[in-house]
Amino acid sequence: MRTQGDRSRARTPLRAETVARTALALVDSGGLESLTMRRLAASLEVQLPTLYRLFDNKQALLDETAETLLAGVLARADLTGDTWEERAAALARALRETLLAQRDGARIVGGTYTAQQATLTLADTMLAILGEAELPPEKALWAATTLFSYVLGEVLEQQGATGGETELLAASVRGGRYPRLAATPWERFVDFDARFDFGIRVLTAGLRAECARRP
Amino acid sequence: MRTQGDRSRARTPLRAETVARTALALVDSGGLESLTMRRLAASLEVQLPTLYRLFDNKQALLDETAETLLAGVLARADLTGDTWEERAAALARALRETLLAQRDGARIVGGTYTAQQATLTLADTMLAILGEAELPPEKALWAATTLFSYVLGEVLEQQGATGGETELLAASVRGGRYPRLAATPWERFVDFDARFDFGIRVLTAGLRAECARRP
DNA sequence: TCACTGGTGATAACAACGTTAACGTTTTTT
DNA sequence: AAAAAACGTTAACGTTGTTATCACCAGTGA
Repeated sequence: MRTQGDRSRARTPLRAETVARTALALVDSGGLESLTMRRLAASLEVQLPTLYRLFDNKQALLDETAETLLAGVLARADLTGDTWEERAAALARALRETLLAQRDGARIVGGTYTAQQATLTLADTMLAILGEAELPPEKALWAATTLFSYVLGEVLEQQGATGGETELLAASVRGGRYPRLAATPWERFVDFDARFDFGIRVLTAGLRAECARRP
Repeated sequence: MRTQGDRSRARTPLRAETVARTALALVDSGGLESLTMRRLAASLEVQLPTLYRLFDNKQALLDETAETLLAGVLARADLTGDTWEERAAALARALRETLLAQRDGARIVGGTYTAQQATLTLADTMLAILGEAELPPEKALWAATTLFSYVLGEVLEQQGATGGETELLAASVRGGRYPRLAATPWERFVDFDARFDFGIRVLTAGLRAECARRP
């Protein structure tokens, strides 16, 4: 007869970050809706209630998961640009790439409102960069959230646009109404990289103009 | 003994839009997680499977709900401004106000990827406005999605920031690390209206600069 | 007049989900 | 050595999205 301890003794204690990483892998393979506490426990070879010792509920688990994801942004960013415009753009780009590299990445971080290390470090870094522009502190803060909001919204839309739906959209556009939509070249609409470059260029140009408002 | 027909005969057929509006009311009172098919059916005084005759699944219901929500944007927008900058800003503001007026509004439309009437009409209208700037068509399209992505991201963050969590964030910021975050006046951070005005001003200024790039 | 057909709604059930209570076992602390 | 804390397990509860099956009604063609 085998007691319970035989299995638990052999395993090193489960850490929250391990759980978060496994959760990310699970989302990567099956999408966010496939992330259930049961599957996560099975993937960790652990019983279900063990997860509830580490996290109060699923939302807390998702918060930690978002945090783990965002922790990779700074490592990805090359902040050696000469001007603050280049460096702000580089950080925004790193955030985008991090979100894109993880399936449903934007939904994961968009659905949580974390005040944890990685999030705050990211904001602080952007503030440091924007501080070099001569914006007053409150405007620098607004500029940072503007950039982040834009990146999140853009990636959210890109990751939501799975193949089948864009075809349906293309068909609707060709359908007669929406003349201006139909007049624009379709393949450019789904060129998300070019779109993002455009958006970042617009935002940095706008910020530069804002700097000049009150010198 | 009462038969089933006694009730069904007395009621006018259930329409999809009625369901969507009731869903919005339900979300308004209890948040998005409180929107369940059972509660929705009960709120409509209808049995559960009736909903599945109108919608293939819950996602389809959410798509229709998002569509219904977005249908109100154009009615809210005052597009009589003189310049294209004013009118684009007015449309962006109307979108924001519509999303803010509905609890979890940003999550509703952000979680769906609809190619339906209201969404496309909105995009087409923005394109018509931006067409007055002398942007080439592909840039006008990118500009429209940039504006919409920004608005969505911003409202998403605002609606995600419920009271208790901002206090937790404020405590973290005061905690020592994150010097630049701590240096900015806190009450301005949560002044979402001013933040949004700033963001729209930056975006329109950037778009104006983009117009000048190749005259 | 009648059987038929398509749309509408009801009853009941299924599998899967998040969450919790209660209980052992190991490890650390006193 | 005793007490307490930390960790993991078994079992279950109430809800959720979804479906199969059946009952009723209105309109159609013979």
